[in-house]
Amino acid sequence: MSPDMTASMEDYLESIYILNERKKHVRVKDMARQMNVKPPSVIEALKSLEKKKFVIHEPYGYIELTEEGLKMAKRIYKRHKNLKNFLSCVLCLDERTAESDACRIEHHLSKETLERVMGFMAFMDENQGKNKNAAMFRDFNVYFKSFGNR
Amino acid sequence: MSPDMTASMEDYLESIYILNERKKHVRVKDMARQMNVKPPSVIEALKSLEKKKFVIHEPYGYIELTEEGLKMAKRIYKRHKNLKNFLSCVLCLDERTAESDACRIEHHLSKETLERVMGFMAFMDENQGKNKNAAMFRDFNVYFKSFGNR
DNA sequence: TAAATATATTAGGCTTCCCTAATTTTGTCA
DNA sequence: TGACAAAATTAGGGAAGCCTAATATATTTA
Repeated sequence: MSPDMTASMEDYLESIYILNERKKHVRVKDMARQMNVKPPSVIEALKSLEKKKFVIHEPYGYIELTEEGLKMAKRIYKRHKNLKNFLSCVLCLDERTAESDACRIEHHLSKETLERVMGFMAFMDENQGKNKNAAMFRDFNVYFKSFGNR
Repeated sequence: MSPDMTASMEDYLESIYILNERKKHVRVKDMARQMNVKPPSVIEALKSLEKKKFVIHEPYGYIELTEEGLKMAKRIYKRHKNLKNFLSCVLCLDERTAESDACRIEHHLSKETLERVMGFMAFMDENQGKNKNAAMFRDFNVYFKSFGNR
């Protein structure tokens, strides 16, 4: 994504974005809970994100995304969503598994592959209404179910 | 996989296995080249793998897998291969991209998802001969190509 | 408003995984 | 076989990410 954004920093950034959707203000405590880390780890991450100009955070205050940070976070979030949908759609995974797996691999896919995933989802959308490919997915589903889905 | 196998250690183990297929003897130098790291990193990894009883390596000697190590390496390798095939098959990725992406995400997928990937590949194998689903994949391919494949 | 509680921050430490530079061992060949 | 080259190893260090314990600030409440 950005040259010097690590997987971990992407996660922290995404977490701010997601929390912002739900609550008016984002706090260290919230991020810590969501990311499953302790507050000092959040502080450390925030410092790094501030240095990169993605986040504004005055000591003891709320956490905000800069314009750049928001743009980046949206891209990361979209990527995440697409990946999750792809997994749950193609592999018939339940929501929870698709979610957590998407979370772990989203940072590690090439631009190329991500484009294909997006393309695949677009393809699915375009063709779902027309009921094309329905037979194939029915077959997949039956097959998956047969060896222990859910 | 194994509780205390990191992604990195899995890669080192896999690399020994792959090199063993090609050459009679595996050396530090070979691993370093293949893994794109410097020799001291290999040495360090080998020590860790020895402690886990996956590798036997007497100083300045060749590198060998234990029985356990071989079992583990085979599992890792199979997982890798399946993932690679899945990516290249479903997303119509070229070999190189499928290979390197598989490499990066193989450590991060849940048991559940890996089972599905394996299942998907089995499904494909079973149905390829019967020429089921052919229309769907043709469609995918056309679609992918249309927005800039290769 | 003062004490108690909650939250945030700092300090310092640990592990993993990589590195460079220096040293040791092994292998080669004149 | 002795010198040189190649390979392996050790020593030591750095970045990333996490942690706990201690401290500072903010918020709540009696």
